[in-house]
Amino acid sequence: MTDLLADRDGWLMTNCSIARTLDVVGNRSTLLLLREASLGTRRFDDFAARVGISEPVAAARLKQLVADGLLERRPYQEPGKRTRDEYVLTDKGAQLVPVLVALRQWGDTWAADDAGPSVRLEHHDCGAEVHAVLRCAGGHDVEPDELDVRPGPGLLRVDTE
Amino acid sequence: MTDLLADRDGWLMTNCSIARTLDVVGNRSTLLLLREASLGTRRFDDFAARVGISEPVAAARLKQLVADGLLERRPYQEPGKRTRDEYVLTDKGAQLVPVLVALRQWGDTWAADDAGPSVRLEHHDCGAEVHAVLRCAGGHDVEPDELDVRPGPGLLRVDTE
DNA sequence: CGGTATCCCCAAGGATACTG
DNA sequence: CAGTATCCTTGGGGATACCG
Repeated sequence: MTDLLADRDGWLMTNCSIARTLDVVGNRSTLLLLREASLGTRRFDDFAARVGISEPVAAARLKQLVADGLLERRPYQEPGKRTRDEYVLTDKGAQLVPVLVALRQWGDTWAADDAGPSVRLEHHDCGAEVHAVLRCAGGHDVEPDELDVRPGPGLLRVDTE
Repeated sequence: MTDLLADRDGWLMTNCSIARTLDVVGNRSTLLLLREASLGTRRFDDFAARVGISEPVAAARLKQLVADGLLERRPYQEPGKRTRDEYVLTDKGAQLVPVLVALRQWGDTWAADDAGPSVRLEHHDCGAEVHAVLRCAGGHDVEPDELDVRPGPGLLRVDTE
């Protein structure tokens, strides 16, 4: 990656979209709960058990995820059973799936279990394996070292002297 | 997303590549240090200042990143100046760039600053903007709701009763 | 089943001071 | 400049018990 911003005395990253995303999903259990939601988990107890966290923690994180609009809580009823609530991904939450896929594939590559990956992601239409990739608007695949970093409109100038 | 694993009593995600990735980069300052490294920051003080963390924290995280093989520490010398050390991304570290890009674009969409994004990522070859996208091996673009989740070889079966 | 209340522990991280 | 040492605060998270 060409480091066009490397020499940037006086530039601060106070406005950073990565940091603001991490303000929302920057903790382990939150991300693992989203993983579960993306795999189809809907019920409170399943979230806690599958992520491996206690109920109080699950309750707090799920509540926050609903407050942040990543999950929606809604009543549902299986035929013949009593109503219960379920947690489902909103659009806003679903748009974090590329983050989850990218984390998963790094782990598959660099921190894999001997037994191999526990899940395989397939394209519903054709069954082929799905990956997170970088691509430019011109349609080219982009490797990490082919990225140029340019200052954007929201880059803050701070005079330090 | 079709939830083929939703009804999975007895299945546990003890082998999860996302969780193992988060074991390495699952904390805020670690990810923000990698952001800085990917933007070209190399010196200790710059890492601490630009991420906005104290020196002791920066020292501990950078040391761990080197130990985990995401950053490499090596001496360098500007002409006429004394030697100093720098921290640079390894291949293993650079392969986390898609995670950073995906986090950034979610933040740009859902948690944007009024001033707009602070950086813009361009393809070095053509200057077009770069995004993280999902794509299948068949070459199709994949939306989050077009994903099928299949059990992989490493999925653990746990008999719970 | 789907949570809340309470208590306790520990790791992340800030502030400050100091060293090579 | 590039860290280490020390101290302290905060919040994430486990355990247990209880509630509608």
